Order: sequence, then structure tokens, then C-alpha cells
Amino acid sequence: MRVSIKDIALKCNLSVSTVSRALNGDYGVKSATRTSVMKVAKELGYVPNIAAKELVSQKSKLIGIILNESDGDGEARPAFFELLPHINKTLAIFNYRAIIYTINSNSYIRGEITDIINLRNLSGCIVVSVFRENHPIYEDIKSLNNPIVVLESSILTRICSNINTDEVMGGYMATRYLIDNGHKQIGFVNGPQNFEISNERFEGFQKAIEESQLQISDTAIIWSNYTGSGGKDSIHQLIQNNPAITAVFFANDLMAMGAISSMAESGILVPKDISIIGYDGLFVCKYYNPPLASVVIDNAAIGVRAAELLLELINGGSGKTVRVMPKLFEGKSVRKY
Amino acid sequence: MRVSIKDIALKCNLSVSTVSRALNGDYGVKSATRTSVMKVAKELGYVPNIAAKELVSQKSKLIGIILNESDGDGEARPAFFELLPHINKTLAIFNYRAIIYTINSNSYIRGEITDIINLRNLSGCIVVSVFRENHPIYEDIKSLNNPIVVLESSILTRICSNINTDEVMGGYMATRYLIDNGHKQIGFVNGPQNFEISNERFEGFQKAIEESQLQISDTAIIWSNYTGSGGKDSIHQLIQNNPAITAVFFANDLMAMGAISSMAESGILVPKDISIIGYDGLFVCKYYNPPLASVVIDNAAIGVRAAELLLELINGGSGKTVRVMPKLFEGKSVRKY
DNA sequence: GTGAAAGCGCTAACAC
DNA sequence: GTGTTAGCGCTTTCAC
Repeated sequence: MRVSIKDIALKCNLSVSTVSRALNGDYGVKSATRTSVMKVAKELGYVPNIAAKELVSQKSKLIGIILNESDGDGEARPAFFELLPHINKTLAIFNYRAIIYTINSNSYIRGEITDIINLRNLSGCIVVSVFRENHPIYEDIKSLNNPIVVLESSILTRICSNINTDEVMGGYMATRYLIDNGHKQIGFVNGPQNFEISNERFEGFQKAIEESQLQISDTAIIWSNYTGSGGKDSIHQLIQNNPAITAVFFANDLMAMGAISSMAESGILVPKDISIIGYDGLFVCKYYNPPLASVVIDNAAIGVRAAELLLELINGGSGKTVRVMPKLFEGKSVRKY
Repeated sequence: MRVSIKDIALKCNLSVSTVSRALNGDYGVKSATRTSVMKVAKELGYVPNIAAKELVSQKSKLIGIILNESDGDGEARPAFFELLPHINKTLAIFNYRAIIYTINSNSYIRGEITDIINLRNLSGCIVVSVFRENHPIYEDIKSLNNPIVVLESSILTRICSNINTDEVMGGYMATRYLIDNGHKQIGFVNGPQNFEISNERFEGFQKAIEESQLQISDTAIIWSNYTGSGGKDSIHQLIQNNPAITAVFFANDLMAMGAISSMAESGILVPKDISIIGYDGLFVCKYYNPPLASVVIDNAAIGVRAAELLLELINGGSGKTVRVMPKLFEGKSVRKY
């Protein structure tokens, strides 16, 4: 049988209520009483029963982390796994813990996220995966009555914060970097059109192109799928239709890597024959061959900030938007003309 | 106020105990009663209060996943993040959920893992990170009274299972693959000596070397640190001391990648000038330039199996050892002589 | 400053 | 087959 406050009360000749107050640092307990309670608790190896606390307080100190199941194969969005430890560590400082939930994006039914929260009385949750635009989960989030932080989205309510990279800026930075290095014939391999991030990165791309008054043919823009093999297919198509191309911006690193390794087999070298820049700043970029230029998303900062935003909401704060600036990693995959 | 079984009882003209029995599928409830209870529960939007259930049952349906904090930087052991979704999905089938705990390997104090388990009454836990040999956490695990599954270790008790790749075989396969391709001057860049996996991979390496009666100089074996920059430093040292070397086995992919990208800058090409094989089978291997030969650890299988082993222990089964065979990914980084 | 008692939502004897 | 009751460990009024 585990030690309970009753055991402490018995040993201290006190009532359970006093012990409870002493243990929880409440006012109205003589300081001598408190020290003796603490001492006995330690001696007895007392561990509070969280289930009992939760039952009476109706709260849980548990945070849900919502993951899109398709991220699970490790290919789709590896960057999100870099977030997890940082979210977790920040939450742990305040004695919150994270439960991971995997949601199948295709079989999602309205209210699923509400059920998840209610079942374990979660204090809040963080949606780390990007779902396609107009995915029903976003409707649920908007009408939710629980604190929630959504990454890479712009949902903002009294009780929902969002944190995201400035994707337009990211797209702009990547394209600008190519232009600044003298490239004029530039291709863009993007993700699917029904993702907010794809469209924003595209907007940044366009901005940089227009600003420089470059002409980009329609065939130089490909809407792919954020996978390595998608990158591979796209680059060949791109080169075939645009033989004069000298640089390509891929909307994520995985597609860029798929393209580079595939081109190498055809004897096309990076950056000698063609320059490549990716997006995400995966930690493997710096060990890629060649080190892959990329728009770096600061996952550590986002993870910490997401957790902080959620804790703010839990403590009564109201929803806000936080925007994180991406950085450029130059790598060695872009040639200067 | 949330709907409780009391509300259902009221509406159905039943007692709470009958409702409880009906809801939990216990025997001794008329089938008509059960259907009406179910119907009303649904109508009212009833969600069971898990805290109450846990309080009375003294169990939690919560599993701890123990991560070494140093894995958190995403560099140390990226492969483990590939495990997570698979563990999680398997647990979810049986309504168990995973809580992620980050442990700082250096500041660990005896009993920490026991406290973690007791505080939330975890049904069990899975230790996914590799700690160095003789780390105090392993002593704690041996004397634990709760179901636990440890990856990449050989701890086996009545209530502790372990699951690991056959690392000796992995080391053997990698080395054998180089030998079979005609390499005779082979180098080995390993991880730190105080990790069980390093020593096992080394054993496999030695076995293949001896079997083939090759001579390997002491300077061709380097104990590094599993990081990309460690791989970079090691390869240059290796080549300098062993100019005739034609192939190197790296005990993980990250070191191999660090080495390849660094060699490229010095004009040393893989596999033309030197052949490289890695270990782990990270999903980026196939998009590396060149696609990196590697010993593939089947993280999906390990994740699923680890969860299954834990559930077995929770349901009264006893500790067992499961060994998973690694596979070889040939890539294009090894040249045939 | 401390104690007695009620109750959070649920399960599990035990009674009928 | 169903109801009554006690109790899981804790917090929180309300007395004193």
C-alpha cells in the first residue's frame, strides 16, 4: 500500500486537511507544523496521488501533442520530431507532461480533438503537424473551449495562439539568395497547393522574382509533394522543360536531397551544373554532399515558445500570434556567377 | 458540468452501479438495459472521467517513454524519433497513451525512474535511449517492480523485457559487405567505447576481418562519438595514417555523412576514391549523395514490438528478449574491386 | 491554526 | 439483474 496523506496525518497527530494544506504550501499553517509534515512525508517516501488530485481539481497538468499520422513514417516532416524535446522540456519545468496523439488526417471525424481533450481532461494541446488547408480539424480548433497552440497556421481566438515561421519571408530569402548570386533562370519545386505553407513560400518566391524583374516560365514552377522521390521526379521534368535553368529552390530539404542524389547519377553536379537551395534546415543539411543551402527553421525556439504560449493561455492569458524569422544556411550548394 | 454516470442513471431510472456495469461490458446486465444505457450515454455526450477510474482502479493506462535528453538536439540519435510514432500507434490500439520523459543522463539520480512511474502510476515504460554502460539508470531498472521494456540493452528480469538489433551481426554485415566487394584495407570509425552497442558492432567487425584473414592496423580503428563532426575528424586522421585504405565502416550514418561531405571538399570522392558504409539506415540515406550504404535498423518493427512486449508484461507475461535482424541497404557508396 | 465532513466520479463488494 | 453502500486520496468549505 502506498503512503497517503492519511499516514502522514497519523504520524504527525494532525488531520488530513492540515497535512494537505502544509504539503501544498497554503496559508494558515504554523511553520513548525509545516516542517514536521514535510519531514515525515520525506521519511515515509510520500508520493502524491495525481489521480486523486485530478479528480478533485478537475484539471490534469497533461498536455496533448497532436501529430499527423502521416508524419509518422519519418519522411513527411522530420523537422517536427526536432521540436518535441524542446516542447517537452519547457513543459516539464512547470510540471506539465506531454501525451502524444497521432491523428489520421484522412479518417479524422469532427470533434475528435475535443474528445481527446475531454477524455483525459487535458489542460491544453499543441498541434505540431501541418494539416492541409480546410481540414476539418481547423474548424474544431476554432470552436474549442480549451487552450490550444497551433503551429504553422493563423488561427487566432481568445484561447488559441499560433506560432509560425514567416514563410513568405522564407520563400523570399531563398529566392533572393539565388538571385544575389547571379542566377536568372530559376526553378521552384513546391509542396502541394492545398497547404498554407506552400502558398506562402510561393508568395515569397514571386515577390523576389518580381522585385528583380526576372521572367519565369510556367514550366519552371512545379507543385510536388514534399517527399524525396517527388524532388527527384520534379528536377528531371524541370530540366527537360527548361534547359537553361541554373538554380532551383525546393520548398523542403527532402525534395532537394532527392533531386541532388538523383542528378548525381546522371552526372549533373551541384553546384557546378546547377545550384540548389532547400527549406527547413534539417540538421543533416550541414553533412550533406554538398552541404545543402537551406532556409533554417529554428525548431528549438519554436518548441520552447509554443510551450510558453500554451502555459500563458492555461494561466488565463489570451490568444496571440508569434512569428519567428527563418535564417539562411548558405551551405555549398549554390554557385556564384 | 460534465455528464457523469449519475446523469445517465437518472435518465434511465437505474442505479449508477448498473450503468457502470453496462458501460464497461460486465456480465449480469440485461441486454435491453445495456442498449438503453449506451443510447442515453451517447445522447448526453458522456465521456468517462479517467481520473476517477484511475483513482479507484489504481492503474493509469499511461506509459512512460524515457528519452535521454542529449538525444534532444536531433543529432545524437535521430533514429529514435522514428520509433515514437510506431510505439504510440501500437499502444493506442489498446487505449494506452504515451507520456514523454526527458532524462538528463549526467544529472540522473538513483530512483528517478521509480519516482516518474509512481507519480503518475504509469502502467509501465519504455526506455528508448541508449545510456552509457553502467549508467545508474540500469541499476534502477533491474530492481524495478513495474513492467519495463529497454531498447538496445540486455537487461532481463521477471518484469523487464529487452529488444535489440543484433549489433554483432550488423557490424559483421557491414564489414562483410566491404570485403565481399574486394576491399582489403578497411577502416572502422566507431562510437564511444563505453556504449554496449559500440562494442558489439566492433565485435562484428572483428569477426568479419578475422574470418577473411585480413590484417588491420591499430590506427585504422578510431573510437569517435557518433556525431557528424566526429566523423569528419576521424576520416582525415584515418586517411593520413593509412593512405592505402579503400573502405571505411562508420558505426552510424551521421559520422559517415560528416566524413563524406568533408572529403568532397578535399576532392576525395565516394565511392571512386574511397568506399563508405554507415549504420542505422536513416531514411535520408537513400537521398544522400551518393545514396549511403548502411545497416538498416527496422525502427517501425522495433517500435511496434517494444509496445507489444510492454503490453504483454502489463498483462502478466514475463520478461523476454527479442532480437531483430538488421538489413543491408546497398546504396551507391561502396565500390566493387 | 487546525479539525470534521462532504464530495469529486467511479468501481466493487454485498444485499436483495 | 439491479440497488445500496463504502471507499479510492485528495481538496475545500465550514466550524471551532
